[in-house]
Amino acid sequence: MLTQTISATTTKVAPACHAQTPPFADQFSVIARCSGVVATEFSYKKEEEIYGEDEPAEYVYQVIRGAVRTYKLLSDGRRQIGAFHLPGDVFGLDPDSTHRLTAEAITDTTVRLVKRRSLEAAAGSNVQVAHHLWTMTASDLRHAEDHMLLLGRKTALERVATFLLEMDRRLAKAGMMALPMCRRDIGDYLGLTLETVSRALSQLNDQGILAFSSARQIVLRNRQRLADMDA
Amino acid sequence: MLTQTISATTTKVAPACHAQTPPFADQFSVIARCSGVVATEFSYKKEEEIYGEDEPAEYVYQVIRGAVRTYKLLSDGRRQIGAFHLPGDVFGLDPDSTHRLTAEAITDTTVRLVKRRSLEAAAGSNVQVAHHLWTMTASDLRHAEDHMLLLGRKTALERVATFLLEMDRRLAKAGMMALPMCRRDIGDYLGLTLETVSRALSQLNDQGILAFSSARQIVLRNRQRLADMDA
DNA sequence: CGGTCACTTGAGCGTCCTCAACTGCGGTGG
DNA sequence: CCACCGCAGTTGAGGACGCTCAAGTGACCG
Repeated sequence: MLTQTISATTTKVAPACHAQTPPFADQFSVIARCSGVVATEFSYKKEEEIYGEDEPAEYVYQVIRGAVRTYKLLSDGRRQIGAFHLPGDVFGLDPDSTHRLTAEAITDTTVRLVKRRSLEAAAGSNVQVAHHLWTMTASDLRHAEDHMLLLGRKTALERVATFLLEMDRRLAKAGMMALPMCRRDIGDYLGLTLETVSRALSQLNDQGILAFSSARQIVLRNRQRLADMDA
Repeated sequence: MLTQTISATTTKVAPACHAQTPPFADQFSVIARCSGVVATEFSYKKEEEIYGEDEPAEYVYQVIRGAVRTYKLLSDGRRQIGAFHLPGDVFGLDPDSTHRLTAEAITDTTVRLVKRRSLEAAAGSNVQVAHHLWTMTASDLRHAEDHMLLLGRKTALERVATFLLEMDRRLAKAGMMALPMCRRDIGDYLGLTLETVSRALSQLNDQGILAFSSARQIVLRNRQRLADMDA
């Protein structure tokens, strides 16, 4: 029961070193600058795998544009998405030598990447870089802790409400959010089926809490009521 | 619907500086030694709170003996335990200035503790300490990622099987494990009710996969079948 | 314009939850 | 020393929430 078909073609844009720096004045940039590590750009097509579970962790990535999902699978194909990574987000950061989740591009995606070993070397001589690495991992941990509460204890409606508020915060532009992921992805993130996600969204639409301009273009009409039902 | 009654008395053993070093040749000891930070011992009674969610994170702890649960609550009292901390485990490590979960002693518990600020100061001048801090946080993150898969996608029986294997690995002595926590704690860790946990354990007992010498004293009779049902 | 795929909606079902009763063990006090 | 009490754990019956299976709709793309 594989939940995603992987595109057979792994066409990749030619790495462009010294690419113009995108407008992210973030930790990744800071680290890259501090450490003198050169960041390379790279692109992945929709549905393309970026790295697999248990593969050697050679690079650390930052999303420039597009969206990435990281997930774990059970032997029978049940999938749990741990996080969605949107422009600006760093992923693949792992002090272990192997990745613990699979990463795939949800849409056509461009990333910046640096060698993990370069980063660790930089951390070995620059405590600021080391601190940044720790902070970023801790930030992932905080998200995971919140998500465990959601997965273990929230109802379907509460989960979807939480999801909408998270996505609103992270990718809303002009009061509107354009979800890059399908209903199945949302379900696999929230520990639900795609049908349950769809029903919850329809219910919120019926209640006037949100409005669709298309299935993935959503406007939140009442964030307060959404926050209330988030428990 | 509070799931735990907190003992009103907060009797604490007088802090004993320069206490004899327990036999943990672990990261915590290494760090304490590297950084020259003095570790203090402290004891908590059964059910006593060690720190609360959103309290300032003043200390980092290591369990010497006993057991600790860390959890989050929803407004109506639903609880998600993120982890159980057993002798040797470090908890409360958080680069944020406040704790994100509540920590409580499950049984009478003794911990070593160091000031978080001392640790961070040490990390600022010693890259090995900084690396250790990162590694420990990453280890918590790995556990959380595995647990998200459990909470989002595993059946009740699979969750209990996973739990038993985890506890067997972490606290089995002479083929027997003595669980410090009650069925409700297990349920709140696995995203189940205490009744469902009890039924799953009874079923595994009926199938001869485990045996009870008392409700919390369990012998695993067939780890392979347990691992198989863990999915 | 036809086909495919994402999404929606409905009906029926199953797993786990809720509520309840009962059991057994451990601690305490008469 | 034993009876009693309280709490943890077990077990049962019934119900609800979310899943499964299925059909239908609509949008996008070739």
